[in-house]
Amino acid sequence: MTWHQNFTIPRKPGLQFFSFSTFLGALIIPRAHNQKTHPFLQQYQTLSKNPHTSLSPFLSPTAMPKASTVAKPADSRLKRKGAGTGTKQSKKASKDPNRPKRPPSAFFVFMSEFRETFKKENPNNKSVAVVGKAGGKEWKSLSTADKAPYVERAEKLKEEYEKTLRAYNIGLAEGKTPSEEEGSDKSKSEVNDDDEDDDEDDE
DNA sequence: TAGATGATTGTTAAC
DNA sequence: GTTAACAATCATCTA
Repeated sequence: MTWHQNFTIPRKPGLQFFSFSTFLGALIIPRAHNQKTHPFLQQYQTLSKNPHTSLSPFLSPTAMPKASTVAKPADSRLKRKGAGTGTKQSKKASKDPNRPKRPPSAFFVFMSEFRETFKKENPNNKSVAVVGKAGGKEWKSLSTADKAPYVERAEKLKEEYEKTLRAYNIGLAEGKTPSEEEGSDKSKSEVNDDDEDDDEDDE
């Protein structure tokens, strides 16, 4: 599988999909027809001005995102966050804001620390994408033993989440939210909460 | 001004 | 079993 086999342009309403060869052709055909810009390129130029679309495949084959990322074009994120229709979307749309947030995975626990470190080493960086990439790379370089503390913390958070979720479900059954019952506020970062808990434990 | 975007991995939940 | 959604982060941009 080469990168261009996975080549698609993020779908936008009213925008067609184009193959890689179409893209190359678009570069050549206008010259052959003495045109300034092929219609496809016009669409590409429009698209490229829209920051809500990912054009990294155009710009850097080496920076080709993994298949799962490519398979989720920009508008899928729009759908995901939006209040549209459909199974998963309706799930999101009907989601109770009081429902406990999912606990961070070991990777996310690691990332919370890594962001701090990265920020100190790269104070000028403002891109979450750069931090994400660097964090992912760093995470993969860690051994199982290195990951163990993060896994342990993630498991601890997961247990807390399951407790909270149980309380939430009980509250739902009784017609009230856990936050009303316990006054719990899980809107804060669970990772940070854990850090605070650890601090409290240490004291 | 609210909300989407980017980029990552692991987990959850819906099918 | 498969796969989309989502968990955190925040400067930047659009509608």
